[in-house]
Amino acid sequence: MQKGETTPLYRKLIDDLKKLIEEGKYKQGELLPSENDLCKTYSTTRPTVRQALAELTNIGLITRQQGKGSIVAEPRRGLGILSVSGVTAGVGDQNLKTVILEKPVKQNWPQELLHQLSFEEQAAGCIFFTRLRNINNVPILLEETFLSDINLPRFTSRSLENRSFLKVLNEHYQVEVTGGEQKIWAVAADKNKSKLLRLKPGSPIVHMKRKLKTNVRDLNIYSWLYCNTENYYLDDYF
Amino acid sequence: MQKGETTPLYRKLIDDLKKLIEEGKYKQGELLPSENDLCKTYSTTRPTVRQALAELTNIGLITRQQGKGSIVAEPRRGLGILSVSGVTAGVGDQNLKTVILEKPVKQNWPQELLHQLSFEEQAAGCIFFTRLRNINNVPILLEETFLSDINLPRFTSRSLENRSFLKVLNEHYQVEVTGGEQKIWAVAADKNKSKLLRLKPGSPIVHMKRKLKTNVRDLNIYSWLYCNTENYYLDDYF
DNA sequence: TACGGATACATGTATATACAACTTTAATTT
DNA sequence: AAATTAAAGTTGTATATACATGTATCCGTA
Repeated sequence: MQKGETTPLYRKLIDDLKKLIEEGKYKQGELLPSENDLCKTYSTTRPTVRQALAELTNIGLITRQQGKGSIVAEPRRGLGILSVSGVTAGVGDQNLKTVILEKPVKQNWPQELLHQLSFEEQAAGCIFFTRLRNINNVPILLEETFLSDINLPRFTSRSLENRSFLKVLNEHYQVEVTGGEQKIWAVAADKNKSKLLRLKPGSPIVHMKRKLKTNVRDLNIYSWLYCNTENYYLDDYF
Repeated sequence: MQKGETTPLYRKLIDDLKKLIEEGKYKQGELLPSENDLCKTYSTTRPTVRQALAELTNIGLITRQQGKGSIVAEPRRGLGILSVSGVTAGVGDQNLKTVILEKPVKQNWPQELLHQLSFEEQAAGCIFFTRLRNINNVPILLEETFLSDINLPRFTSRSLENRSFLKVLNEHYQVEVTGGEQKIWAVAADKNKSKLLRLKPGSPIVHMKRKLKTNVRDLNIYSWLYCNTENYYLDDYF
């Protein structure tokens, strides 16, 4: 973890406050300690404290208001994480099940990615897997995922069942999504897709090709999605 | 324009540099003047200059490298700006035309926004307008936009024809999009939409409801989109 | 009781400065 | 000529301070 011997003070402040917010010590709508309080606690000065608070503002954890203070913002889902929501009611974890149709394997890159691969990505090869998300035992979202095999030891043997793939990447490999790009169509379901998603052939489904960029060089996540949106919709934060 | 009499110096620096980059004075990959140079030019000190450069880094206009300088980043489309691209070829500006179907007017908020409005948003009232984007004179994207009427003097009388709505907001009111949320469906085109988009009734179209958050308190942009994706797709960066 | 103003406290903007760490270039040595 | 070293220039981190501006509170006065 130690990259340059020491971590800057403002970095420590960020990490501490982040942790306290995520742990619920400071809840949504509440105020963080004032800049001057933090100065005393950390034996530092306002510019340093402000550098930390500015960063927390940037990542959306707090908002700031002159004369009032630093307000904990509403919790936000991770960048570019797609979720499926019900049109009428929310979708809880209990009735959501993810099934791996094809386990992660090394294979060649597909042709129709619609994105230009870097040399390093091509050289590293491609990990591929397919998942199907079910809500109340009804298949809703078919997802084909491709990513470059860079700095991901033993990835193909990890279990993605019942775990968020992006969470695994983050916890085991410190990978974070920093941005992305997606292309969206509406298409009529073909025979294969309509069977998998239990729809009448010709039903409108959402098709997406997305590229998620990460903090790791040349590690991008490409995925092709097909979603039955008759009773649910795709939900997307950025 | 003048909200509090004076604009801060660091703000002026941001605007100046932004303009120079967008005008091509500083091109992609090139270095901006060093912090010390900027200090001399603007008769100020490094913390102030750094505040401006930090902002430019945040909005992705530059990257910074210790020991080297501020590097102009590759041009990126604005956050949350939807563009429409051809499946086979790119869509240039020349064959893209935006038509205002309904000019901006004050009206009541609609019911089915799918987002909870803040008290201030409700109180301020709603500006509404409808646009239709055409590519090669074929209507592709129908867009209904709602936003709260907060600090936007004379907005309803501004022309949005042939101009990016978000660009107008940015240039005249210093509004920047900081994040957002979108819900996506595929639906079959009803009679009205199929007529507007020149499709056979029942054709699959993409329907989105999006919320764009801005740097201005309680100013959010809500829009409902309907897109013909037979020959084009929606392109989205985050 | 209700209003108005003083006050305390919060963040916003800005100056001035110092040293650390990294990059590039130039000078020196081998 | 090549490798090493030194120097200059750049951004990164941090301290110390001052005043401006927005918010909330309390208290005295009408």
